[in-house]
Amino acid sequence: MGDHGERVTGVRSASGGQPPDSSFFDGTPPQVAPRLLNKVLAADGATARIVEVEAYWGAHDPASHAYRGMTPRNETMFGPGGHLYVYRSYGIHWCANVVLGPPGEAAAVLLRAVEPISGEDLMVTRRPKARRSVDLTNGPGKLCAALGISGDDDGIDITLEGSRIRLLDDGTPPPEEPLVTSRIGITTAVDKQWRFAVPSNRWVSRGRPAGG
DNA sequence: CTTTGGATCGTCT
DNA sequence: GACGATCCAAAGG
Repeated sequence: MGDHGERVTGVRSASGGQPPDSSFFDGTPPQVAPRLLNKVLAADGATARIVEVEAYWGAHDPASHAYRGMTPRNETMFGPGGHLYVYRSYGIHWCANVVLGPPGEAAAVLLRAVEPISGEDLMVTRRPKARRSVDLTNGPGKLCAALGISGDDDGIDITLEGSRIRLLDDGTPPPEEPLVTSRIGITTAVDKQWRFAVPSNRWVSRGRPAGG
């Protein structure tokens, strides 16, 4: 296979692709989450491929922010699919989720890691502490910083052409057999295997299979 | 490579 | 008043 895990993905079109159709955001979080792998996130001058996600399922999921019902913070999760739910983590970082439909059902997929495609110089500017390319975006707080995502972006529609943050499909299919593990950083519902990642991708935050 | 602890503040109880 | 869907630096193997 590839030498030392060099990147095997790339840009398939100059525009980065087109948004998924609206039915893409239907279905349960554990179903839709792995289908978000290898989709493209476009933010201002930068694009990146989604390589690690986690599913969160409102009332069914004690680890979800929406488990105890709607609050001012998690209101976006209860809205329609195809929007972005952004929250502050540990008082310092921002984390971003893709909201799933329908309205009234709190469902979302946390973006945990992305692989830079273009605009990496801009990401370096936004994350000056990153020493290696993987350190730019191999974590939920890191990728938001690298892509310039903040609380101002909470609630935006990521399927619209005019949005600052967009979700695009450039024709790269999700992995046939994604890496499946428990979710990271939570203390409840640790039994659920709702973390999904592209196998052998260097930008995945942790839990890559040995020997890659 | 791993482990440990500090930073820092909005949110909910 | 307590606790994070995290990140980073420092210290030890």
